[in-house]
Amino acid sequence: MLARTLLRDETGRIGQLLQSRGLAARPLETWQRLDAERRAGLVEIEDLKRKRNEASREIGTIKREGGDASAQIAAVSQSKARVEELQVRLTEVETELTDLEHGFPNVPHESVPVGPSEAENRLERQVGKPREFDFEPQAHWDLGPALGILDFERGAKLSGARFTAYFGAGARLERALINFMLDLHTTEHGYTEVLPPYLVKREAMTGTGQLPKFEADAFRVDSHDLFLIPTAEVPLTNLHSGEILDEAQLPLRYTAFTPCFRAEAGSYGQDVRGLIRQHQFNKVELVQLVHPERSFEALEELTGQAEKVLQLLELPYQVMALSTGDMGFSAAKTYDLEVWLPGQQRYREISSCSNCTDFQARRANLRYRPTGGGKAKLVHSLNGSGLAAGRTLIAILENYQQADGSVLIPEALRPYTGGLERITASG
RNA sequence: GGAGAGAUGGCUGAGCGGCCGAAAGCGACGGUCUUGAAAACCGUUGACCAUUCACGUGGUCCGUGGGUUCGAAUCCCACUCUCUCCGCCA
Repeated sequence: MLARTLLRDETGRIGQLLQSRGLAARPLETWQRLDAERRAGLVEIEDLKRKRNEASREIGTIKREGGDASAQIAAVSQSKARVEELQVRLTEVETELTDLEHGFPNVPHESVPVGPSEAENRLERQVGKPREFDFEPQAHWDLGPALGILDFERGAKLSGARFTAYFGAGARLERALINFMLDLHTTEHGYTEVLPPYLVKREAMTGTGQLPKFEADAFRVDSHDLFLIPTAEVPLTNLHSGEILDEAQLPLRYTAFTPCFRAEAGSYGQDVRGLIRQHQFNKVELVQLVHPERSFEALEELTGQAEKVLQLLELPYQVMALSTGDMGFSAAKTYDLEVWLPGQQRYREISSCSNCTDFQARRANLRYRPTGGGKAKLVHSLNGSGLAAGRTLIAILENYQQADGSVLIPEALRPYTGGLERITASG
C-alpha cells in the first residue's frame, strides 16, 4: 500500500510511475475523488460529533445536579439520524478507498529500467562461464528419471500434474542443499533461522501483498480460511506485524526453509516438463526488516548473499534488474538471479531479491521507534530466495552431469551428502 | 470436541454508564545531585485520522464486529484469541 499523502500530493508523478507497471489511470482518478469526499465528510461528521459530545456532557452535569435534561436529550436525539446517515456513506467511501489502494502496486525506484515486459530487464553481471560439454548435455527431466531420483509419474499419481516425488540420492541432495544454504546464511550472513507456520491467515497474506489481488494464485484451506504459504516471505515478514520495534533492533534478518505452495493459475502449458514449475517446492528464504534509509544498500547485500550460494556451488549465473513491467506487485526494485541450465541452453530464474520499501510495512503495520523517541516510523522490508532448492537441484544435475549419465556432487555440498560424491543410476 | 476463566497503554494492573485516553507500579526518556555512575528527588512518556502557515483544535480507538443509550472500557449479542480442567492425539 502507498502512503495517502504521497497519492494526494504527487498524483501526477505517482500516476505515471504506476502506469509503467501496468496500472490504468482510471483507478487513480476514482481514488482522488473518493479521498476528497472522505475528507469533506469527515470534517462534517466530526463537527456534528463534537456538538453531540458537548451536549452529552452538559446532560451529565444537569443530571448530577438533579435537574431536568429532557429538552437537551430531545435535541441530541434529533441530530442522531444525520450522523448515522453520514457515517454509513463515510464507511462506504473508506472501504472503496482501501479496496483501490490494495490494488495499487509499489512505486518503482528510479534505478529500475522502464518497460512493459521482461524484454526490458537489464543485465547487471554474469558470473562464471558455462561449461563446455564434449557430449550433448541432457535436461534434468531426462537425467532425473534415468538416475531414479526424480519420479514425475508417481508424483502425478498422488497429487496431479506439477507434483514430483524424489527418491534416494535425489531426496538426499535436496535436503543437503537446504542445510547447506541455512548454515551459510546463519553462520556467515547473520540471519536468524526461523521455522514458521506453513498455513497463515488471510491477514498475513494481505500484509505481504498476495491478497486480495492474487488470491487465485494461492492454495486455500477451505475449512479454516487459511492459506498455504506461497513463500516463507509471508510468515517471516509478518512476524512483527502490529509491533513497534526499537531502532536499535534493526536490521532484523530472518531465514527459513519452507515448502512453498502455488496454484500457478494461468500458467497452463508453461514449463510443464520437469521440476521448474511445481505446485509444491522447497525454498530457503531471506527476509530483512531494515531502517528506511538503508534498504537499497540492504538489497545489494541480500542479493550478494543469495549469489554466494551459487558461487560456492560453482554454478554460472547472471543477475538481472527487472523492468517496471516484470517486477512483482510489492517490490520497488528486484534483482533476479538466473542460473545457467545446459540442458535447456538458457539462464533460468533461481532467485528473486526485492526491496519492498515501506509497501508491505504499511500493510502489515511494521514500525520502529527512533532512538531517542519520536513518532513510530515504518521499516522497509526485503526478501529474496536464497535459493529455491528444487531449481538448484536441477542446476546441479544439468551442470554436473557426466558423459556416462552420472552426476558429480559439488565439493561444497559433500559435507552434507554423507560422503556421497557422485549420483549414479545404480544408486 | 466438552466445561470454566479471561482479553485495558512498552510491561504489570485498577477502573461506580457521564468528571476516563483511562489510577497505580515498573520500564524508557529528560533534569537536579555526583569527578563519573548508582541511589534519591522532580518532570515527560499511546496510536491513528482530520484541520491549521503555525501554536493548537477536533474526532476515533480499552481483543474484533454489531446492539442498547442523550452518553459505553463499563450493559447486551456474536466472533476471535489466551489460560485451566477433561477428551483425543504426533
